Amino acid sequence: MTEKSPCCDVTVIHAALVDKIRGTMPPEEELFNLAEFFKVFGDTTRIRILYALFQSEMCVCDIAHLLGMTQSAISHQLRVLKNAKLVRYRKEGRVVYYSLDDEHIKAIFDQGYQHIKEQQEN
Amino acid sequence: MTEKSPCCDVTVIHAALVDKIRGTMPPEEELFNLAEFFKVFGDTTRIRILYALFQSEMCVCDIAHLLGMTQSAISHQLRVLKNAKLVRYRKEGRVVYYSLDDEHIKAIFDQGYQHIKEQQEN
DNA sequence: TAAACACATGAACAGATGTTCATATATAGT
DNA sequence: ACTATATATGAACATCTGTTCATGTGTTTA
Repeated sequence: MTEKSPCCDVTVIHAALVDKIRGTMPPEEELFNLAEFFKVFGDTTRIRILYALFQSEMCVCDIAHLLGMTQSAISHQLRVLKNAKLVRYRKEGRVVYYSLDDEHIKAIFDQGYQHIKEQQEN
Repeated sequence: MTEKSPCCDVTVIHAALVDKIRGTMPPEEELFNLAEFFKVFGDTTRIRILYALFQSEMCVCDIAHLLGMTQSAISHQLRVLKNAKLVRYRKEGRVVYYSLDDEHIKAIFDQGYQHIKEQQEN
């Protein structure tokens, strides 16, 4: 332990440990995609949209009304959710109904929500 | 159904539904905190740090070496993780060891990771 | 006590992100 | 055809975010 070797202008203290952990790291791309995935949940507007869609499918203008935001803002965010394959849509005339497209979402959402709740108690 | 009333320059199509869902929405602050929580996971560097810490506690310079980044960048991100109460630290002389501070994290991480993996298959 | 080291931190900067505004598209009703 | 409506979208803008750089703090060692 406490071997030292310079690299990238940074000293390594536990070279063996670093090498071992390096071997367990998933491919860069997977961790990048994972971060991108969580990023979608990292916005209040999108979280509120998702929560609403847990209750029921909704059209764009109803979501906008519910959240007190412009139709444009909601539409832009729905596109982000759509690109992330978290929601799907269904057209009925000129009205577009959005709903959830994935079962994992609620589980992840709930787990985060539970975490927040417990944090509050402390 | 299909009642209409203007509000915030936005038409409501299903007023009753909107009112019903409005009643189920958690307090603004909770959803805000939830988004803030997920935001922490929404960065590649922090995701990689968390993954590394799943394997073992690590000191700052070893993490920097592992990820090929500067000590400063890592230190800044560790502060974000620390503020979010996702990691804790332990000082040993001038070396600071970081480790995970919460059990939920791995569950949330894994659920997201599983999601990504399944997405890849399609 | 001086120098080396591990880490933290503030300022600055570039790039990303979310909303607004104007406008386009597509469908429905008259 | 013309108008109204529901949604989508591009550009612009302000704000947020992550890294770098320089430097500060605290600890160890010579």
